[in-house]
Amino acid sequence: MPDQRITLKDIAQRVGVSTGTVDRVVHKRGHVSAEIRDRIEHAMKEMGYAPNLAARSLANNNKPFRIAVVLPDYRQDPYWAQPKEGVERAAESVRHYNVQTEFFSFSMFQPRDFLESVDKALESGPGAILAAPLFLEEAKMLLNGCQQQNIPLVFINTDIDGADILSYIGQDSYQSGVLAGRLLNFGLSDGDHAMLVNLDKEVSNARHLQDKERGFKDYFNGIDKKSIQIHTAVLENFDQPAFMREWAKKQFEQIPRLNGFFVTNSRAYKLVEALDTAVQDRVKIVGFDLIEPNLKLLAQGKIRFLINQNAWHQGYLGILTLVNKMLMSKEIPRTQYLPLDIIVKENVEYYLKRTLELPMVIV
Amino acid sequence: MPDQRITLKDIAQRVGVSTGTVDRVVHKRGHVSAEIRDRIEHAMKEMGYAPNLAARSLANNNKPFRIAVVLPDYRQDPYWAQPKEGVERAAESVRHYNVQTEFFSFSMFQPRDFLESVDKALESGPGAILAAPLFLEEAKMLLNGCQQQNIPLVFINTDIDGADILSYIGQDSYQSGVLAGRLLNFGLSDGDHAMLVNLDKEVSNARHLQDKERGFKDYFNGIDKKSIQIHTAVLENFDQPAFMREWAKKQFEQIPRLNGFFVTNSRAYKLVEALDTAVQDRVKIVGFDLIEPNLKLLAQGKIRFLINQNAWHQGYLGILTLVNKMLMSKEIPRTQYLPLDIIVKENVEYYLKRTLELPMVIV
DNA sequence: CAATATGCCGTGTGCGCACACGGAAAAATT
DNA sequence: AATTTTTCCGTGTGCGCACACGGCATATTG
Repeated sequence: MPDQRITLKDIAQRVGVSTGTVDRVVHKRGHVSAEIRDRIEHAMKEMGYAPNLAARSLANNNKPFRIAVVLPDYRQDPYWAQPKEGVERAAESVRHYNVQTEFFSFSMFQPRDFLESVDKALESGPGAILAAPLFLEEAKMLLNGCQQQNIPLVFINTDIDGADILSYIGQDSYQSGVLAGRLLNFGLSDGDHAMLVNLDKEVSNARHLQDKERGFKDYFNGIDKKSIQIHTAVLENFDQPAFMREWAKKQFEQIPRLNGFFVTNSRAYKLVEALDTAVQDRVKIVGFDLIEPNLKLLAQGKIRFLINQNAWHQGYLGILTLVNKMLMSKEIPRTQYLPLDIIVKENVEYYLKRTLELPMVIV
Repeated sequence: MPDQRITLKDIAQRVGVSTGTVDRVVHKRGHVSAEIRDRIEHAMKEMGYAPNLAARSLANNNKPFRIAVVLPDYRQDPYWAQPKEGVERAAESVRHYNVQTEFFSFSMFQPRDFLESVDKALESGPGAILAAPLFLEEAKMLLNGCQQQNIPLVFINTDIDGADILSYIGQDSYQSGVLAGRLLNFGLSDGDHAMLVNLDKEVSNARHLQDKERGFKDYFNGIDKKSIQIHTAVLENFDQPAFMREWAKKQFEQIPRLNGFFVTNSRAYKLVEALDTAVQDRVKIVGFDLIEPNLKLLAQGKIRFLINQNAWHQGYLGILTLVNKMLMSKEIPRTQYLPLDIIVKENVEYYLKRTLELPMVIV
């Protein structure tokens, strides 16, 4: 690998113009004659010019790049602390590019609160917005606002079909359902029953759930060796322990061979809390996400598998994506799926550490 | 987050000296009186100074940073193509910092060839070395050479106890054995037999194998529900199909209930090739690494689990580690364990894609 | 034809840092 | 006491790029 590193000056000398002219071509600012423009573009290709991003950022960093981050309040649900931390870590990584982040949190069960945060975020005049559009209808306001002000927008966690955004970062919900099916199936025997449990309020964007459910059922339809019967439950009152215990009790009465649960979000621990100790050790539970209460139960064997939704990385990648686009002029894919990590007791440790000492390195 | 971005100048003004003096303190170049040094250090802490890495790299990049990469020849074993690609990707990422890489490959079964590559690498006068020290004795020559020339050294894949290197990047072999035990156990029934298969030449550093074997057996000793009997096989002639088939045939004759295999490296596909089609579908195989022949068998269900050793990331992180240390003056931990990814048919796709569009962005 | 407008291009400065150079003051030597 | 050495510190330049500014042509207008 020879020391290439072609600079603006090299191009300028080759073509016989000044660096300023080459710069105008690079940034498409016009005011360059067609002939010279062509010659410069040709020379850039031929010599393989690539801008020195360090120099570019240096020359640019008088003007800050402010990113508004619209996420649910993490005090309501530990899940949302993860993308927040990822955002903060990424922001620290790119601090020298004068990237600033401002959080606008909202109550995850109140669409109107989301709208308010969106308004505040838009009014703050940001250079870009990173958001988790939990509510479909309200998110359209966000989309419109960004389109009008020509602000790049990145979604994490939840995508909206056909939305004109820079990128969606998250997971393939359908496939995570399939995977959950596969994992649960390991522990079940022929004739067992399994239940998909949705612990969420109805206001939330139901798209996730539908996809996961479809994937989950498709998996069990696809296997022919065993016969597992699938049930579904939607519980909005997951925050009421008494109600939950009562509900659980009834399920086992009605379905004696109910041996497996798939909790479609990060609240698997709420389900465990609703079960008797003996039952906790017997039933097989597959859930999502490495949050504290889940981790404890995973270590105790009361949760068999956790699928890591990589919420931390969603936040991290979200910021990096915007930086790469706006400061580094990189092309960004419309959809960036994160891996579906399978977490068991034996490998959990390495996933937790990973977020501490992540790489870095620009571009 | 206010626009902090403390610069050398800020510190200098605060203390009442010039930027040159502050610079001397930052780089510990001496020639500064004790009193002023203290005041500067104090001011740096108080104001939270952090060097602007873009500017630093700009000011530095007249001198290239050359990294010698000593890895086995990937044409001998597809596994080694992965770290190579990771290295190349990372090198591309940090091209603007004038980082250059040079490969010195060696035959993975010939210690003398390794030594030759080490010599060539050292003679090339590199700024740092990244190596996979497959051979314990010969690696000591590398260690000595680096120590004498004061060249930072990073190991991937294989660690050497007590070696004075900058960092080891790889996996926890013991824990990967434990994990393999857990995964294999999913598919086995009480009374089944399982076999740990080592498909490698004896010259290789045996440390990996020992740790994996210990972890694997520890797992099965730790469970009390089932009784699974463990066997061990070491096969150096894994490249001779006839021999392998013969060997396999004999095993099933002697151990009728041999239903599970743990292949301790990336050559699980070699084992599958040695089995009859009917047997291929019946036995449970756990192996390592997302290389082409394994992936095909995973899709066909002939390999149940692959543990991803993250070979690609080992190369990638290796380069980044050296850049972070030498160009960014970052602290580097002595050991950097990568996650033990559990790969099944349903999530493999996302791990393959990940290497294409990895983040970026430095520090 | 003078005056003005417009298109096209070069020049200069600064971003934050590394480092070579040189100068002033203090210390050591003759 | 005059010199030499040593210690300590400030100054200046350049890394590659972005961009404001101004200058020189040519085109347009009255």
